[in-house]
Amino acid sequence: MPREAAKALIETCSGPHELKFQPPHSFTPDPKANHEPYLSVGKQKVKRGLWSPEEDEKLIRHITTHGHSCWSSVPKLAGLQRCGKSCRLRWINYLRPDLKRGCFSEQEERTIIDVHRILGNRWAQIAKHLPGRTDNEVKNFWNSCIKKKLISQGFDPNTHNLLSRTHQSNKQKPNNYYTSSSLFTIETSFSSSSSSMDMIKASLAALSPFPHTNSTTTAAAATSTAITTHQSQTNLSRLYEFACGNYKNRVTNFGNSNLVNIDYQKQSTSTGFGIINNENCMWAVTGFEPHHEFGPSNNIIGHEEMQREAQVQLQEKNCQEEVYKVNDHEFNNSGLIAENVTFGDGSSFDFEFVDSALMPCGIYTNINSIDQLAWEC
DNA sequence: AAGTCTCTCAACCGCGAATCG
DNA sequence: ACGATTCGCGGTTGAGAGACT
Repeated sequence: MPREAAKALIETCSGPHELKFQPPHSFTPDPKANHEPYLSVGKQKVKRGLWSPEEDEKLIRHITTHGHSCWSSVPKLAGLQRCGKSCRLRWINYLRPDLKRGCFSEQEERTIIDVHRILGNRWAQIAKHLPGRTDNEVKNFWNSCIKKKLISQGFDPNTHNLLSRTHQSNKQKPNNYYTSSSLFTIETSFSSSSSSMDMIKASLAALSPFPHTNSTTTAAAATSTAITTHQSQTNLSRLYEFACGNYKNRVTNFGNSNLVNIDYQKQSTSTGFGIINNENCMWAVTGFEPHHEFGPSNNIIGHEEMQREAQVQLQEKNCQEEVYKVNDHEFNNSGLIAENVTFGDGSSFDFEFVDSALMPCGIYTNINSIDQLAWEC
C-alpha cells in the first residue's frame, strides 16, 4: 500500500538516508490505456494519467524531505513530469501517510450522512470530520454507496427528506412517511459572548439527528450549561462547533424532540431565546415534545395530525402574548419568527438556512431497518 | 468463453477564493 | 487597485475489475 510505504519512507527519512521505498503497488502500464499520457504545457510536456510507483517514490521522497511550500515548484524539484496540481492531488488523496484506507465503518457512514444533511456536498468539510479520509474518498463513497442506500430506503439523498410516493420506486418505502420538508424550523440568530457561544456549541451538540426510541432520553436538562447529549454525539459536536464558525449552517432533526436547550437566563446581557417553527409553532408551546402532547406515549404522530393540532393551538394562542416555560426557560409565542439574541461581544451565530435541513424524523443512520422508524401511529 | 454492463475510485477539469507582486 | 499566480474544492471522467448474460 502506498500509504504504508509512505509511512515507512517517512520513518526512514529523518535525514538524507538511503531510500527504502518499496513500490507501493504493482503498476503494469496498459498499452491500451493513456493513449495520450503527455500533455504539452508550454514547452514542457506534462504527464497525465495514473501514477507509477517510481513517480510516487519521487514525490514522497521530495515532500518528506523538503515539504511542499509551493506545489507548482514541486514537480521540477522532485524530478517529475507532472503539473503541481497533479502532485498535490496525488499527495493529498493517496500518498499522505496519515490516510486511512479500507472500508468505511458504520460510524463513519453515519457521520457522513449526518454531516451531509447539514452541509450538503461540501466534501472537504465533511472529510474533516473523518480523520484519515479525503474529500475525494468521501465523495466517491457517497456517490457509489450511501446515495443508493438512501434512495433504496425512500429518501432523497440531496435533501434527506422522504421521497414522495411517485419517486419511490420499490417496496422498501416506509409505511408512514411524510412528503413535507420538515416539521420544525428554527430561524433564530444569535449573537453572543464567547461563554454563550460555548453553551450554544455545546447545546447544538445535544441535537441528535438520530431517531430515539426512548422519549425520556430526549429532553435536555436545564442546567446552567443546559446540555443533554444523546448517543454518539462526538462527531456532531465537532460538526456544530464548525456550525458555530464561519459558515451558515443548518440544524436538523428537531422532529424527534431532540432539543436545543440553552440557559440564556444565566447571561446577564441576554435578551431572549427564540425558537420558532413556521408552520406548527409547537415546540414553544408544548415543551418541545409534540408526540407527548398529541400522540400516544412513545409514538410519534403523523405530520398532518401534528399540523392540525398545531393550527388549533396556534389559533387559540394567536392573539395572545404568552410566555411559556420549558425546562425552566421562558419562551413567548411572538418568537415564531426569527428572534435575535444579543450578547456582549457582537459575535454571531447564524441559523439562517436551517429550514431545508430539518428532518421530519431521524432516519437511516443508527437504525437497522426502516421499520424502526417511529412513524407508525 | 466472450461480450456487455455496472460499479468503484483515481485522476482530471474548471471555477472561485486567496495570496502575491 | 489590479492582474497574475496559486490553492482548494466540487463535479466529472474514464480505466479497470467484477458481475452478469
